[in-house]
Amino acid sequence: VTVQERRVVVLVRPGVQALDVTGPVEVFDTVNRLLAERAVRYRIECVSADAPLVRTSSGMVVYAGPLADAAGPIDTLLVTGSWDGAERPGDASLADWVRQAAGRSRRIAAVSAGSLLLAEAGLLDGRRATTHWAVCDAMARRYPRVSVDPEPIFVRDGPYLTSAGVCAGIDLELALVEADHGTAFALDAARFLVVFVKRNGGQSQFSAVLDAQLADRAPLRETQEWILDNLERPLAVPELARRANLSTRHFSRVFREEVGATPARYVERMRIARARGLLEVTGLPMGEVARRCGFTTVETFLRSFGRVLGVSPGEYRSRFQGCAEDAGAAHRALPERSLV
DNA sequence: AAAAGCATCCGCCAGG
DNA sequence: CGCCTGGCGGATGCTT
Repeated sequence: VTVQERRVVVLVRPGVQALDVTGPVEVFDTVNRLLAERAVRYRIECVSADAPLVRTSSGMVVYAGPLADAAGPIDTLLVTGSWDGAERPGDASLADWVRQAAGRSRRIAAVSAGSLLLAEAGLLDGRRATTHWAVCDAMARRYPRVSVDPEPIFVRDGPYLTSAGVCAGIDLELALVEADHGTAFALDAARFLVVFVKRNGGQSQFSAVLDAQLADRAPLRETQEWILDNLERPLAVPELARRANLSTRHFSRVFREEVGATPARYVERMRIARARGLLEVTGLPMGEVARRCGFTTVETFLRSFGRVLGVSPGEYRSRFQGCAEDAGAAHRALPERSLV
């Protein structure tokens, strides 16, 4: 049997979060092991302008080859994010290298702040993309030709895939695996990885947002908590404003400033968060899940879920359910009042 | 599946 | 004056 190798080149930059590198690499490595009997393997190569040793944000060191090692055709080019690079304009010569390497890659993926380097290279002009929520605004401002969408956990536009954060990066790799080997296999790999994913903060994208989203002003925070306690109710914006004793206009304005999301968006996110929890730890029918989270119909639930997370509820459930030994992580992701 | 209907959001202006 | 607040109307995007 001839084994076909798919070459995955991972660009590592100093200051990267180690998980941005190890997460995706582990996904491909896991797939290799699960695919032992199959005809396709991933060959993973880490390269860096700072080879051979690259210091990550935590101080852990990654061993990488020089950029020159990545010559020749590439199957998947994976650009990891550096927080240092996210703060100032990208390195021009590195952007040049990325543009050139992208030219001989079948597809190009970026994890969290790695999107900014793709944007710097001009590869995302006129395309949709996402990045880590903390640098979304900066990215949109600096690269106005890129349509930055902070909502989905990952975005695919042509050969370019960008993801929102570490965990979302893993989801993104799974999407690549799905494209290569089919949905059923991707789900197998996901199930295999689930414990790993969750132990490393599988829901961190969400809880980080939650943490960041607690308002300073007491009346607003109370409204937020009330929302969490009453997710199954309609929760229209004017009603929320009335509860906070503010005019609708003023409520929306202050809420957006304090919380970082518009009221309706916030409610939607909280509903999805609860739905995720229910999908992970219960076998409730979709209609019931929808109802308990305040969605009037299953269709609204389905659309909203897909819009925010990029997967259907059913698919999400099959990925994450049955990981009972880590039910605690799922529970932690629930926006229960005790959390706040 | 498309179109009408609805909620939300935001720029704008006005009053305190 | 600068700041906070409230209401209006249109654009957008989602629901039915």
